[in-house]
Formats: sequence, C-alpha cells, structure tokens
Amino acid sequence: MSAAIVARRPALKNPEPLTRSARKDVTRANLLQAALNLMGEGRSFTSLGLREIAREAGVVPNAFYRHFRNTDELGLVLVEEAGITLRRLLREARKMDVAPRDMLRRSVRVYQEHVKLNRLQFLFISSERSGGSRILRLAIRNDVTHFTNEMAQDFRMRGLYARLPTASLQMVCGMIVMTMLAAATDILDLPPDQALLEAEMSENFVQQLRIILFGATRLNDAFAASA
Amino acid sequence: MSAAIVARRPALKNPEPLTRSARKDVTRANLLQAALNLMGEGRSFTSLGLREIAREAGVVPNAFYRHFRNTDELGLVLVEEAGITLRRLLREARKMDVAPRDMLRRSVRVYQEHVKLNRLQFLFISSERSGGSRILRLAIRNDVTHFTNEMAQDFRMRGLYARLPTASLQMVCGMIVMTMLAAATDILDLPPDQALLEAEMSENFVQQLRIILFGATRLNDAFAASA
DNA sequence: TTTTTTAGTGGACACTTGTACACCATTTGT
DNA sequence: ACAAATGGTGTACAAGTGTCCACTAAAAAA
Repeated sequence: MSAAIVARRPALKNPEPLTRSARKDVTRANLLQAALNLMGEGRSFTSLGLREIAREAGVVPNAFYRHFRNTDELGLVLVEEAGITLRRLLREARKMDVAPRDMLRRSVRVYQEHVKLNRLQFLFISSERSGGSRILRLAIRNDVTHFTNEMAQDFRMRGLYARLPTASLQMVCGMIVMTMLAAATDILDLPPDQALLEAEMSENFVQQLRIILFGATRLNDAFAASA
Repeated sequence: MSAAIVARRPALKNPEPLTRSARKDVTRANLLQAALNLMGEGRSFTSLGLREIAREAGVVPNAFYRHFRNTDELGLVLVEEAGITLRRLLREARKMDVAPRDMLRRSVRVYQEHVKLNRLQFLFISSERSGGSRILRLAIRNDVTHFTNEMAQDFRMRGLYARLPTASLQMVCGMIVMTMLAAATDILDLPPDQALLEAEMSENFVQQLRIILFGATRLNDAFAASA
C-alpha cells in the first residue's frame, strides 16, 4: 500500500458514442437479464441478493440503486415484461384462423414454442407465482387475471360459448390458463432433446384442454336450454 | 469480564420427568413448527435460515444440527408430514357415501375445512411446490403424484369412468388435483371472516370440478363407443 | 465556455449467516 | 457406582449482505 493511488482506469466507458440515458438503459437491461440468468442457473428469485445481481451484471453494488430501490422493484419490472410477452402470445393466437381442424393441437405447439423461447421469463413467473415476496405474488396474479380476461373477451368476439354468462366464461378461461401454467412448468423442467417425452407431454396437454372445452360446451348447452 | 464465570443456569431442563429421546423429539417438533410459524408470518421457506428457525424454536443455532443436517433436510420432513395429512384427507373422503346428491359440494366443503385446519402445511407445499429448492420441489411433486394415483385407484374401485384407460384416468385425476391446489392457494390468502367471498370462491371451485367431470364423462363415453 | 447533473466507483459500517470446536450436565447402559 | 453417550450451550470466525458517504468523470445544460 506504499506509493501513489493506483492509476484509475479511465472507466473505458465509450466503446460507442451512445447518449447517456441510452447507456443507462443498457446497464438497466443488464441488471434485469442478470437476475433472469441467475434464476436460469437454479436460483430462486426471492433468494437473490442485490449484490449478487449487480455482480452478475458486471457492475458495482451501489450502481444498482441508480435503477431500482431494491430487488423487489426489479422483480416488478420483470413481471411487467413477462406480461408484455404474454400479451404478444395472445396477439399471435388471435391471428389463427377460427376453428380449422387440429386447431387445438396447433395452439399447443405454438404455446410450447413460446415457452421454450422465453424460458427464463416463464421460469420466473411460475416460480414466483406462489413462492416468494408478497408484492411480486400479487403483481403476477394481477397479470394472470388480466390475461384470463382478455382470453375471455376473445372467446366472446368469436362467438364461442355465447350462452355462458360472463362469470362462467371467465371461470372457464381461468381453468385454461391454470392448465397452461401447469404445462409451462412441465415444459420448463423437461430435459432438452427428449422428443418422445415432449410429445407425450403435449398430447396430455391437448387432452386436458379438450376435457375443459367439453365441459364448457355442456355448460353452455345447459344455459341455452334454460333460456 | 472481571470476576468469576457467570453462574451457569442449571438449564432448567426437567419441568417434567421425560425420557431423553422424548425430549429430543419435543425440540425437533419445535424446530419443525418454528419453520411453519415463520412461513405463516409471510416468509418463504427457501429464505429461512438455520439460525432464524433455531431462534424461533427457542434454541441455540448449533442445536439444529442435532436434528437436521441443513434446512433442506428439515423441509423434507415437512413434506413428509404434509403427505401424511394429505393421505388422511383421502381416507376421510373414502368414507363418504358414494354419489348422494350434492356430494361434490359437500366434498368441497370438507376440503376447505381441511385446508383451513392445516393452513400452514398447505401454505408450505403450495409455496414450495414450484418455488424454491430443487430437492423440495421434487419431493413435493412426488407426493402430489402419489396422491393423484391413489385418487385414480379410488375412482377405479368405485367403478367411476370404468371405460377410461388408466393413463386417461390419471390425467383426469391430475386435473382435479391441480384444481384442488389452485383452490388451496385461494383459500389460504382469503381474508378471514369474509363469508361472502368464501362462498363465492367455493361455488367457483364446485363449478370447475363439475366441468372436469363433465369432460371426463364424455371422454368415458367416447371410449365406450369405440369398444 | 463554464456549470450542473448523474451513472458509476470505492471504501467502510453494522449486521446476519453457516459452521467449527471445546465444553457441560444429564440421561443411559453397564 | 461408574463410564459413555448425547442434547444443548457459548464463543469464535470467515464470508456475505444492504446501505451510507464521498468521490469522479463524462454528458448535458447554461
């Protein structure tokens, strides 16, 4: 510790001439991604520390505060982003033609692809949905409800189960979403490149949805008869 | 730090003349209960520390090691206990007469009571089912599968959905269990003494089960027709 | 130009955590 | 009666945590 202060690195900050706030957004994104990456390695979000995330993002712990007040706040942003992803999925689904043969099976395949593509996000939401911090749990539940409602609205627009009162329709959609989330966790901890297991699993998934839709049809008929 | 060693409390150990291993079991139970209690106060099991649990149990941290190697091992015991609770529920359900009117609604009520009675256990399993440590997750999943299989066997014995192949029957039971677990989390974070909300929720629950059973019936018929 | 803002740094703090070792006191087996 | 086993205690340590403060250098504003 003898001599002068060790030469301060010039902080090698400008590999490219980015505007300041643009670079801020970059490290912010790095922090978010760092949290997701850590979860991808088996850690649960709730157990992640501010320091840990900062380290993974290649940034000093204090820098964290320039972006989030605490880890929960970062989590909320992750929830929000996952919500956007979900809504994109719904938008894609809306583009599908109404009721061609094997539509169900096709939807399932699309969903599977979507989950595998956004693996970390789904890992995050299905792990924190009933696991960790109260605030996150509520936020996620909120998003899921939102998603459910939009799905119900889509059903209405397509004239599906037209006789069902809104409450019942929402309940049916709730079941579908529940099944989707359960399937997501199955997809997530499926060892990769196990085509056989995967096919088996998605066949199961299809059957489950079929059962729900059967039941919904019958419920719909019941309401039709009592009119 | 001047004078003599402070008088060692005689450790006030024998309020009652219990055998040694009996007393060991007591503190062991205290540790388990302590963990559950902490979860009851909003903490997630994964985030519990050995010291925290020991403190809550009124015991010095080191004493923990006399009972469990680490917190995960304690968690496994909790899973096991929850499994026993679940099987007790199933045994009660088996005693119910077959198919009297409103049997579904009655079962739901029994289940609700069961969840509220074993609140902390259910809180534990539904929170760790897809949240925290990998080992716990697997153990819980194992127990749930076991429960599902027993339910399927019960269905068989009662001759319900007799035409369904075993795989399909298990899938149906899987859906029922999934619905039960979802309902459990709803029951758990329902504010107490909200009879109206509770009634609404259980009505929803009944309807969901009804839908599944409708669907199962139709599936059963399909298999009957193709025979 | 000069001044102000601000994303990021570095060091320090009080605190908690898991674990190791030596120790005790009572129960247990002989 | 004596020795062994054992449930529980106390102290200590290295490592990790969240947060505070002072600082810097580059970008933005004046």
